[in-house]
Amino acid sequence: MSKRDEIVSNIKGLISKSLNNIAKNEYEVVVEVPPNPDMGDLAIPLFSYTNILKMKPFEIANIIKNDIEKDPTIYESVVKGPYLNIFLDRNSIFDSIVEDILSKGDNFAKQKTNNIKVVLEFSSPNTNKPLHLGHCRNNVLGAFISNIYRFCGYTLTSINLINDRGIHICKSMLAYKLFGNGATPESEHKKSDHLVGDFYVKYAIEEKNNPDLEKQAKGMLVDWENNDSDTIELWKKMNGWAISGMKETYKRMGIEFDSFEYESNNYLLGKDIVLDGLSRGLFFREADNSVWVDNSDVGLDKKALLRSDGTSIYITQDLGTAKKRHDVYNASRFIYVVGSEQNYHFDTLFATLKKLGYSWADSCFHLSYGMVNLPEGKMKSREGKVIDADNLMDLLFGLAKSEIDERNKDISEDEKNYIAEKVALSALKFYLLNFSTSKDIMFIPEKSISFDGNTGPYIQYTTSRINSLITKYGSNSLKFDSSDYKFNQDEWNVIYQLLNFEDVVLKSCDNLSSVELTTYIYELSKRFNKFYHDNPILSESENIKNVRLNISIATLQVLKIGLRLLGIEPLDRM
RNA sequence: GAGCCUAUAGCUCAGUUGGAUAGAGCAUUAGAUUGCGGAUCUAAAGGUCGGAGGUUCGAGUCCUCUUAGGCUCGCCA
Repeated sequence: MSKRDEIVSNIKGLISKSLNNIAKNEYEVVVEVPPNPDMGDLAIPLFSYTNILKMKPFEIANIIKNDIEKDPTIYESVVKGPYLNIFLDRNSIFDSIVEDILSKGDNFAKQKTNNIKVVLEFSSPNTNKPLHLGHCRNNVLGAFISNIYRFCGYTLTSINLINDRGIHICKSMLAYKLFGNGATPESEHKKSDHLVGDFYVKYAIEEKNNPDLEKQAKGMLVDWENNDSDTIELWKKMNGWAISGMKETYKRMGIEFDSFEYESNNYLLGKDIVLDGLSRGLFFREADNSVWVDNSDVGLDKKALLRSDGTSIYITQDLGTAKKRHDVYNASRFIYVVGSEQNYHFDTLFATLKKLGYSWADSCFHLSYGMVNLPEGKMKSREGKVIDADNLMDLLFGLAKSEIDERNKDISEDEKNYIAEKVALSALKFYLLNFSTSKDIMFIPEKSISFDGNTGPYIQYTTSRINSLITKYGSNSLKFDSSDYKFNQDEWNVIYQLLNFEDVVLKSCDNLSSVELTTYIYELSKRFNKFYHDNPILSESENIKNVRLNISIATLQVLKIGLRLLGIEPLDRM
């Protein structure tokens, strides 16, 4: 239970006890936060008791007020209209929360291991083109889920399922075969996955003039499945290029996986399951020999599970992969981070698993995220109308670098580059995580990424600033006496926000939602910067200085934990 | 045509189980620095929460209808 939870549930207890003094009943006590910090730290709305107690809200408030004010955690309470607003005792909270943060360090707000196993699949790119902005959203989201689940005590395994097989892969292979002239990344001085992507675009262009190419691509897939040695060799070569290029991108982004799986190893899975379902009468066979499931009983539609020639399709593989994944990991939760355009597919997949009688079907969850749109419309990789992940990082790096060049004359070129890279990545990651996951987002290249305001670099700036403060003025064993310290509103706003951190972490984890954490971190930084700006730390007494330094140290610690959960590396200097 | 999703300030977005005067950032305007980092801080201006009904003490939030946009509906992945 978090510190804040303890305080809130104590207050709930006090209030329901007080209400029971008026009339015995079961009361549900709601605790909220007032719209304005000046109004108090907690607010109790009293509308819902009026009918039971036959009293007006402010009359109830006055009775409760007298009962609860004796409690040591409460400094005072104020009746305001139909609300009872509570001011907490700042000194005792400061003592306990700061002590908690400083003693636990990086483990502050970390939850105990709960022995629940989770499998998380994310990224899962196709090997026919480089990673683009849409993958970036997927990657940072996946990394965030991975971080926060582990921080909250789960045992998590992350998987990248590489889609290295299929007609779309054959398309770039075919274009290379026809027009490649033996080009290599070395000969073209190109990142290897970009070279592969060029041929995917080339295919799309050529296909417009030559519809026969599609037949050839299909033929190539058949050759691939028949283990045709030339085709397999070409596939291995181009796949190798695609994957090694992507791994560079992952490395630069700081995205890691516990395991890579390859669809080329999985594509035969699932057939047995479908045939088993057929024999149990759960599926049906059409006259042309194809096998279908009818999910209309759960509001979905009919869906083919095996082609008439007996080969498997996308959903067949996914059924098999899901079953295998369950058998291997025996986890209690399976999360798939996949774009919202596949909502229907996952509904069908999970419904079919359930129809097959797999009890674990209910533990599968599609974490659906919205598409990334550009001002010109949807990204289309076939037309080359994409924002490429590598280019985007280069662009951001350049912007950050020129900022740093202007500000810092006296640091080495190496350090400038290091900082520019971290600033660029923090901008990108924070930006992408600062949206509601399920919503589509609009990415305007010139305007979207900025370093001012509600951004990653703003948070980085705050951590750098605090770091510089405490390295100059001390961080260890700062003695202070807070017993009769009068915390002002600026100081308290920071302390109170620190108190909320653990709850935000738990909520972000439960809701698989990054925006709650980004909002929190930004708010904490903002409160700190205001406090820092208006409250000189050095010019006051030793005691004041030490109290304020401790607020600063605790803030830095919480910001660092929060940034790391978002997959952003905190900076000591920028 | 059917299913799902979205609509909040000029732009990009937050808004908890329904609660107080609907909030940020950017852009705009006006300010702040003898201290500890100005990638900072303060303030102004900016809204019929797509529209219409309904539920109730109370609706951006829930229900119905409606308008606009997006995604999906393949024996592609």
